[in-house]
Amino acid sequence: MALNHAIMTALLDDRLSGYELTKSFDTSLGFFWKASHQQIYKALRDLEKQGLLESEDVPQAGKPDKVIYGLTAAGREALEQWVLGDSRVTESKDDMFVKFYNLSPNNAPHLLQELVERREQDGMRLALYQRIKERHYTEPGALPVRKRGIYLALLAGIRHCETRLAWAREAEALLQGVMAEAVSAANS
Amino acid sequence: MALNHAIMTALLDDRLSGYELTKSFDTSLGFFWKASHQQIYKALRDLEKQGLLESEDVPQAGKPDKVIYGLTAAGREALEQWVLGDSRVTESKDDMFVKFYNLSPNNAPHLLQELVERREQDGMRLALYQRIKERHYTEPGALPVRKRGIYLALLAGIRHCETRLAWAREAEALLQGVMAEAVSAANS
DNA sequence: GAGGCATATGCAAAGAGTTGCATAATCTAA
DNA sequence: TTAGATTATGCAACTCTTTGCATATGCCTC
Repeated sequence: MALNHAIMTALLDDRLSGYELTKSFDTSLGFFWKASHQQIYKALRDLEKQGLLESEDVPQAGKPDKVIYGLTAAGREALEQWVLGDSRVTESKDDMFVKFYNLSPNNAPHLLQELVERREQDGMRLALYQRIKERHYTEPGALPVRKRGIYLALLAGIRHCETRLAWAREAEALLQGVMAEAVSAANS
Repeated sequence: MALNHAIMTALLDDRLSGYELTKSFDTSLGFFWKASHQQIYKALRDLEKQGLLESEDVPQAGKPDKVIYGLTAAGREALEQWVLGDSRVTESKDDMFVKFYNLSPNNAPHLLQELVERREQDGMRLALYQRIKERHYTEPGALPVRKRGIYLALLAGIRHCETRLAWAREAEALLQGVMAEAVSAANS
């Protein structure tokens, strides 16, 4: 299970609470691994039981107390070993592409609308990643080794968003063509 | 659950057996939805129980008999309705990208090897999709409407593969740099 | 001071997907 | 003729993920 390893990866540099991890899974690492807070809290408890994480209660003023977790030596070791093993890919599943196999003049307007929403989401994500890149990764060759790995992951995210945006523009044009044809066919 | 709808989509034009569906989920539709034969056979039985598919036993010579499934009128109707609803995205999960967050001179050779394997897989898939495109989708504007939707999905697959291949080349160069540095550091 | 929001954590059930195993017919090649 | 590949279907256990619900603190605003 890589959720555990994704969590440990997020804890490489920082000691974080479940809540903070949940938020970070919504942004940077989240492009490659999504998880709900229920999953994360459970995984944290499991990992602590296995001795790969250690926790500390942190009382807070003005907010509920929290529990922060950090990697143990055993955790770092386990993570290193995991990296050397085979990777598992769970291909993304996206209803929208399946829906395109069902394209008709009837559903084209709906698909166009979904496409516009996607484009907005991808655009925001791309902007976020580009901000991060410009702020922290302008000179990848000068970065410490591990940061260069993160840079590559970030770059993959950026390229992916760009590709989807370009595709969406083409798809929108084609859908508009389908709709225009349907209108002129109805008028003749 | 969109697996059901992906199966129904695959049955829009053809009546197929579970075995044939399993294979088709390995290729064209499979870029957007992966499923094991166990999942598919179960889904087929469920969909038939719901009256969305109908089945027919087909005795075969030289091979075991098979059961082929086709959409019922209710199935076509349900599929059309599904297309008009909201789409769900399950972002892809890929160990390899998480591993890049753990990059070190120690694991760089392993990641390089995984990268090469990926590049080969993506290359083969890209070649497959390009063959399909050239054979059936050379003039998208001239295609019937639904085929144009399939063309767009295919195009998304092609673009995606191309992007990953380009990224993999960059990533390989960077990893080789990391490894070269490690060697020269050890020699000094 | 009541309602809404952000912080912070958790349980339980249901749904989706993976993994391992099992069966059986037929064809092909050693 | 026996071993392995291909076609064809299925069960059961397990893991992973989603969804719905629950609780509690403390802030800010109306």
